[in-house]
Amino acid sequence: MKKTKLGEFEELVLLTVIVLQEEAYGVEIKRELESRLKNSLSVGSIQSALKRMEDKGYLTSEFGAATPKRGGKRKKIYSATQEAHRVLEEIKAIRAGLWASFPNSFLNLGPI
Amino acid sequence: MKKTKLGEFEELVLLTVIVLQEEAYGVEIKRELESRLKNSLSVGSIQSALKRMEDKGYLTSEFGAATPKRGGKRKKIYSATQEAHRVLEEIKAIRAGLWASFPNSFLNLGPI
DNA sequence: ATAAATAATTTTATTTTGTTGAATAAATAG
DNA sequence: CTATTTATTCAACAAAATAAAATTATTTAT
Repeated sequence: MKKTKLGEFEELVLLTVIVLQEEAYGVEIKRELESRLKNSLSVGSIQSALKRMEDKGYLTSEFGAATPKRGGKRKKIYSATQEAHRVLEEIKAIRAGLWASFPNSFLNLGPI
Repeated sequence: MKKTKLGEFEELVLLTVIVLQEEAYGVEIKRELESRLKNSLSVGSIQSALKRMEDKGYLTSEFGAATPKRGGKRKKIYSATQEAHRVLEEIKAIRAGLWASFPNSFLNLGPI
């Protein structure tokens, strides 16, 4: 479990894992994030982010039910660790602080 | 002006440039961001982020006053372009959407 | 039982970002 | 003119992001 900080893309993948709960597996994460970003992502980019975050201790994984209803390889379901939640809050607070310090000339309405 | 997306660190540097306004130059950006992140950064990391964002059209720069009060090389003052503001708002909205979609089990108070 | 279709993950290679540390430059003070 | 201060630039390397292709596993149809 080596430790480095979270990258930009990793952060988005991590947030998506939390949002998707029991449905948080590679292909579905890709779909969800593509729809939010409104542009397409490669499978590999998601998978490598997931793998790295598992190495860093931000995610754990287990294989889904052995006999799903419709064809295909079994899903690898991810979930975020406590540490992941902690670093997400941390970076959120730092960004919020920066936005809150914007000069008045840039009006700054609503949540980040 | 080649175009790629903003990295995580680049985004923080960009936000800091906006916050610092007329004082947005390498060394000062470093100080400000170090204080917000509560850890130290190298000069080069800031400079390379600035240079890359200038190439991407998110920043413009000009040299500061030719005769500063106290010794040293002239400052290179950066400012964010309209496009920079646009992408910042965009990624902010995407993250806000993700946080807003968190399952109820994770209470989610205050702005991001 | 085999082949085709489907659903996923894994692998490999390349480009872009991030990080570090040392070198260089310009201005002022003495 | 030399030392000091304040800054930027450069070069080399590590990590993350992206893309495309390969592989694996399961279901459905014949």
